[in-house]
Amino acid sequence: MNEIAGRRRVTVHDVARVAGVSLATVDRVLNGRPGVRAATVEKVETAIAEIGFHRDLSASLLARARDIGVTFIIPDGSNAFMASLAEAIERWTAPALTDRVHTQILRVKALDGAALARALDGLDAKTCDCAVIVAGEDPAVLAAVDAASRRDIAVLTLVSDLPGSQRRHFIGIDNVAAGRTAASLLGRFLPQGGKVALIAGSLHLRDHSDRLAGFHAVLAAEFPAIAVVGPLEGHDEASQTESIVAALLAEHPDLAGLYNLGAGNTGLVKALDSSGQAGAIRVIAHELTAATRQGLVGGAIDVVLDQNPDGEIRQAIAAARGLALGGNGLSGNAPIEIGIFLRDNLR
Amino acid sequence: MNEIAGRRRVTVHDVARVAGVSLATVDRVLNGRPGVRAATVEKVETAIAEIGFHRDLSASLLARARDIGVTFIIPDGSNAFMASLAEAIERWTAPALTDRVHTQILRVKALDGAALARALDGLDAKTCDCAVIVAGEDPAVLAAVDAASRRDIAVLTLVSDLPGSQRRHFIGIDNVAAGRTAASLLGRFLPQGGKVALIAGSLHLRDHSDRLAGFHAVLAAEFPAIAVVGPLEGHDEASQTESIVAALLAEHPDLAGLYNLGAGNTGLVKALDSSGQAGAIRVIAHELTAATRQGLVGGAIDVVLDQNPDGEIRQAIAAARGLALGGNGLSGNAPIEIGIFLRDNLR
DNA sequence: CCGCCAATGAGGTACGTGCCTCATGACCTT
DNA sequence: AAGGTCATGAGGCACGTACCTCATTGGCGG
Repeated sequence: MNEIAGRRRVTVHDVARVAGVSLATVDRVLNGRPGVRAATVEKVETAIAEIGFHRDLSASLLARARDIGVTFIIPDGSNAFMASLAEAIERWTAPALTDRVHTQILRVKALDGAALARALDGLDAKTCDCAVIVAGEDPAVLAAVDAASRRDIAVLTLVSDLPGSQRRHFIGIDNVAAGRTAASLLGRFLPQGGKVALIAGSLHLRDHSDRLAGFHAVLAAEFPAIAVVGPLEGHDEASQTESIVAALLAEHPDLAGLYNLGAGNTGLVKALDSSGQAGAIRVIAHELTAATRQGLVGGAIDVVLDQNPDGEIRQAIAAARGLALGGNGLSGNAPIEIGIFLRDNLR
Repeated sequence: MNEIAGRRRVTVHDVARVAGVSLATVDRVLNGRPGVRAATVEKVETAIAEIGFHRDLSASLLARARDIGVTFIIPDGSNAFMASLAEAIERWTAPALTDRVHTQILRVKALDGAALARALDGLDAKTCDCAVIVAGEDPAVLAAVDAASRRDIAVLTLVSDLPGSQRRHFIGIDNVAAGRTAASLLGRFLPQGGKVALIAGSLHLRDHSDRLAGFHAVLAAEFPAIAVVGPLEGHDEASQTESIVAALLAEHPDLAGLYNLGAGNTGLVKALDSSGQAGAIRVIAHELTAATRQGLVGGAIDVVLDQNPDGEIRQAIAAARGLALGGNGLSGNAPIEIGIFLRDNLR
């Protein structure tokens, strides 16, 4: 009888009865269909609030007889973090988890706004209710996001936000806080002060510049004894990062710390290991990947700050589901936490 | 027509057709009902695997016409972490989130095994499918867990495990890793070595002793220059912890670090603040609560290791749902991560 | 007063699974 | 061979919502 402790579930029938209207009208109001006077809408909404009606998600999904289509558009290339994002999507797409949600992954050339825009334009609202994109700030992308919105495809931004667009939500970490945390840790690691080098992918990437800003702010306020070298740009490339780090170590034999706020960590670890300085310098990097794991275990890297791709994907799917069902997609979105990993709490 | 890209959903009807049996038999196999020959079970399972059938969760929940009842039994008292657990339960019980899951919270006297056992014994399988408990190791509790299992109430342990019982899963962090992480951070904070004091709630609590073991292991292996004072037991009480810390600070004016692996952080912060040493000593504590937040912001505490109560509750609900639906409840359970918080990444 | 249109009611089917009853065989026991 | 048990089939109703068609009402302008 669908009850717990003797209380029957509140259904649309109850709403109709209390509001003094027919089932059809309740249905029209609930699903935003036209042809209902404002006064009647009011009556129904009052009744809903009064008896505490909540749409039964299971029944709703069943009746729609249609899956929710979510398309992830992820940058392609050698970036290990993006690969781990894609893996997280696979992982959270196990049938038992994504109830009636059907996911699809598109890989497009990294940092190529036009390609991303084309991919967005190619989405068909019939098979795709929601697009999740990782995008840099680019006018073409912005226009494509707004066009998709007009076609009734909800867009979410992942990792890096696109303010000013019609994107429904941003899912990612607070990169300013990440930079602050790196500075706070390095400051405590070097109580005597010293020289710390900074490496970024590109300062045109919003997440990188945010991290840099946070780092500088904490250093200036709390750890004046620490001097900064850089930032140098490694363009998220392993080989470039490697030569930059090698040059840094050669030029500054007294280097006490290093913060790589971008990618290219394979090169970072390689340069540290071959310099023989690994372990003597406190090193912080971003994103838990094969390279940074190896760095942690081997002692070249002290701390890794992580975005928690699994959490991001889970939230993206939950938000997509919420949006497709007519909600605002915000329910239950604890903000993504910055993961902090040492060798000792590697998962 | 319930399709995406032209592919119809695979239903029980398809399974029956492919297996060459009736719907009723498929149903018996799917729901583990008796009266089916092993050979027939085999046929059905082969068909399921062959055509990739997955039970439609929405339809299943709907057809059961019954909510899933989950009862949380949480220790009562002044422990702030337990209070935050209870809050997390409320938070994740918003109607839109817990689809067809009905939660209930029972508070019982902390560290009172008999009271917990009574609460468990009082659960009725008609309204409760799953119990989630925070328990110490106690024979009475163990017996009550097994009895509940026999009444078809699945039991999950939260925060602290109960090995040897019929509990279906443990949801919580790896406390040995937490202790290792604390040692690893303190070691890096004190490159010159020094004296570090340890405070525990009670060494009879499994989570506390696990943390202690991890801490000692890393210190011995990697930071021999650090000397340990304690552990002293504060019994998770603010007042006791306060006097212990005050005594420590008085007796060891050269104290360089402090790790409280239990509760009672209100006392810890108070003692540090009134000693005038706050900020000069590197301090690590557990659980993000009002007291530890204040410690972080004020500078008395450097790092807080956190269990992430929201994540634990979410997983507990997901697991309960999975169990009630006949699965093993394990799907999608990324292990709970140890949250690491500084002043700079406070959420 | 007639006809038009917007607003609403009435009632049905569908979604996929759970669970129930009843009937029908096949096989076993004595 | 009769009676019993066990495995299976056949069919139907229920869950709560979505969406459809068709009828009915009331108010309006001409």
